[in-house]
Amino acid sequence: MAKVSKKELIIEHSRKSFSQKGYELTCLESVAKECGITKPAIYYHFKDKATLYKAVVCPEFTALAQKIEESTQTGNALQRLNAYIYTFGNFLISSPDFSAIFAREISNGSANLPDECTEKLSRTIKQLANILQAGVVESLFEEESPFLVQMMIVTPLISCHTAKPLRERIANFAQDDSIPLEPEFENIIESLSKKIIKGLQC
Amino acid sequence: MAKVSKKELIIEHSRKSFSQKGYELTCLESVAKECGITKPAIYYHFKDKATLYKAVVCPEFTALAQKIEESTQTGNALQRLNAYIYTFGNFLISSPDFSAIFAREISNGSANLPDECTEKLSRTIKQLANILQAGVVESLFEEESPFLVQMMIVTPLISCHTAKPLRERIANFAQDDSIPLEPEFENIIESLSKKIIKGLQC
DNA sequence: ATAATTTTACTTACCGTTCAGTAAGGAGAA
DNA sequence: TTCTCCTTACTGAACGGTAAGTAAAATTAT
Repeated sequence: MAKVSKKELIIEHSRKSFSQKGYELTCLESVAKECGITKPAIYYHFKDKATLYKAVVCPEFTALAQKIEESTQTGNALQRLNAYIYTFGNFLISSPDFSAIFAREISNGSANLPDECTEKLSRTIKQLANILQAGVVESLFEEESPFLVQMMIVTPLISCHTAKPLRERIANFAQDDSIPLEPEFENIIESLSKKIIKGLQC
Repeated sequence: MAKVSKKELIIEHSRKSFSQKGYELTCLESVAKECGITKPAIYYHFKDKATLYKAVVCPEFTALAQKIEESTQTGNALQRLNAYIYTFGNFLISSPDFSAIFAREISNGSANLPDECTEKLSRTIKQLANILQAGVVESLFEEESPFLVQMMIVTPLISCHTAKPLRERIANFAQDDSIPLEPEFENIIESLSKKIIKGLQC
């Protein structure tokens, strides 16, 4: 059978909507329609909109934190930082709705983000701080604020996804020659990782 | 007298609201109240909400594009890129509502952004592409997509402002020691500029 | 100079729609 | 018969936008 339960179906469709339209503009009646049910059916499974949102985002942040912690245990600081960046980048590839959701929360004052998710984020920041500290001890890195490094990693990668429509509109104003081509996301991860690591090195 | 006209007053208050709450959550009745007038008075001065938004954002993007073009004319590619980053950073300081507005547009598919603004953005991208190209010719920089470099500059700087509430929530989970301090924004511009330029150099 | 008219810059009162959330009931399984 | 999982039908509030009217200032006519 491998049948997806209605509850899972609601989560999947609402994740898509939260990602594309954001929390406020996500209309539960539309989500219900896409699931082939009616709105009160959603309220049978979830207390309210905020609870549904929580059910959507918490697993994502949990998975992210876990993958990052797993992949950045071994190696020297350089290898671990590289792993950190690649793991984050690959997570964005494997969870296509996550970029937009995270981006909105960042530009939002994290207004809708449950505490459980900020706790997961704090774990990844701690891990990054740990890596950077190790790098300083190993005389590989100059000292730098983990928050800034986190921003340098996270926001360009996320924006490469979310800003695609904006880039396309911008490209329309360029005449033929001056248009830079859309880079592949895998290449972006590689480029970004190289540049950040180079920028941090002593 | 130096009296601000009602129209200017509406623009100022709505800019604040668009920045803090975003386009959708900005309620024109609230804006009117803050201006000491009623909602239809806004409609006397502006056709609709979208037109008011346009009146708010266009001058900002215009000023940004102009400042960047002015400040990046002279010097070698290295100095010009440095000027690009500093000018952008300082613009964010001088226009405190701009970060949040821009961040929302990026994570939004630029859904509300008028064409006039994307045209201004395309000018800054062209300027950046020009600088990077000059750097390649001067054998200072490795070749890199202007879009990626733009993202590496713009999004961390913007997020340093918009993600402040999120950072504070994250910091609450850290126990004493592992909390990195909030860096000063001026220092962030300097750090980021150094790292990006270092990362790009041959 | 002044009376008549028009324009500016609003107000009060309202409409229509959207949307989160609820009350109550019903079909099928256990 | 009772519990699960829904449906139909609804409420209430928020909000974008409009219709109609008005007081004061500016403009024009006499």
